[in-house]
Amino acid sequence: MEAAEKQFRKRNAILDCLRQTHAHPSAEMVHALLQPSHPDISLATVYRNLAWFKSRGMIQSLGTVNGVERFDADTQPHVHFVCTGCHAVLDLPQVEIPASLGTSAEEASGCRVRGCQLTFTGLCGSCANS
Amino acid sequence: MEAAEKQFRKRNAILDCLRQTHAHPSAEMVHALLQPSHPDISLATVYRNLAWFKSRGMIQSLGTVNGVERFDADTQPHVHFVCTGCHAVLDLPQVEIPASLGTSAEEASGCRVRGCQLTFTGLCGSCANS
DNA sequence: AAGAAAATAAGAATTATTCTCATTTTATTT
DNA sequence: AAATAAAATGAGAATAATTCTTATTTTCTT
Repeated sequence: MEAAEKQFRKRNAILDCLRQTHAHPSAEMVHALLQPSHPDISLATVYRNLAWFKSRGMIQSLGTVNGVERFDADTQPHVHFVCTGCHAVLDLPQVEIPASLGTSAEEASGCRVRGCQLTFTGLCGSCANS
Repeated sequence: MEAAEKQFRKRNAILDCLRQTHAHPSAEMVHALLQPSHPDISLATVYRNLAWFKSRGMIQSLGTVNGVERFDADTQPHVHFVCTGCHAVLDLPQVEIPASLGTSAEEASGCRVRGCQLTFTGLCGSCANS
């Protein structure tokens, strides 16, 4: 195996895993998702690398849902829906965040706005029916 | 002292405290704020009652900032700014959330939308200058 | 006033996350 | 390619926010 292929094998597996799911997983969920293909990646390494990617702006944190931090490989501002029943997190790509809100926020606060999160909460389809 | 005045003295003190601050405090911050006037309120009681108020929709949680849950007595949807430097949370009453976003979210998700949070992040004035 | 129900204090228990350090892997230099 | 330096990892200990347990106190109902 070439050197280039070996570089950061585990780190890349973690980022790839996050990029390939739409579940907005927690560290534990990433670890579980990787288990079949990479059973040798420890939970500490998942935590460490998620923090590493986050500090470099390569992924974003959605904050905690039910006390657990959730991550998203999509760093573009976009809208989420969090189900308060099953704690699923969905993207709502159909909902657009008006650009005016950001500038409005900056003017209103006198602060330097770097990021924005718009999250709706409620019950998802299956939780509403049970 | 009349019975009416004694009812839920501690519980009410906790809600009043949250209503009288704009700091969007954590449980520990509420406990500290209450210390001078109510040194006999334990931290467990603060946690318990914040959860009690929250479960009844009397207050809302803003989620966690720097790993600590923050609370707000204002349950109306409104916009927040979170400073990533000092972890202060500010209201941005000047920024309006378009009502269309909520309906748009409900249509897009097929879910029952119950709440909405719009949060901007960045550096507050004093953190930007240091 | 007596009994039932609810709230509380204190600290133990829980749990997500971070940290430590010895080891392994990867990169750099010779 | 060998030697050395730097970075990453595993395993489990440590941390810290939050929740839980239980005995006690306070409040409510009768």
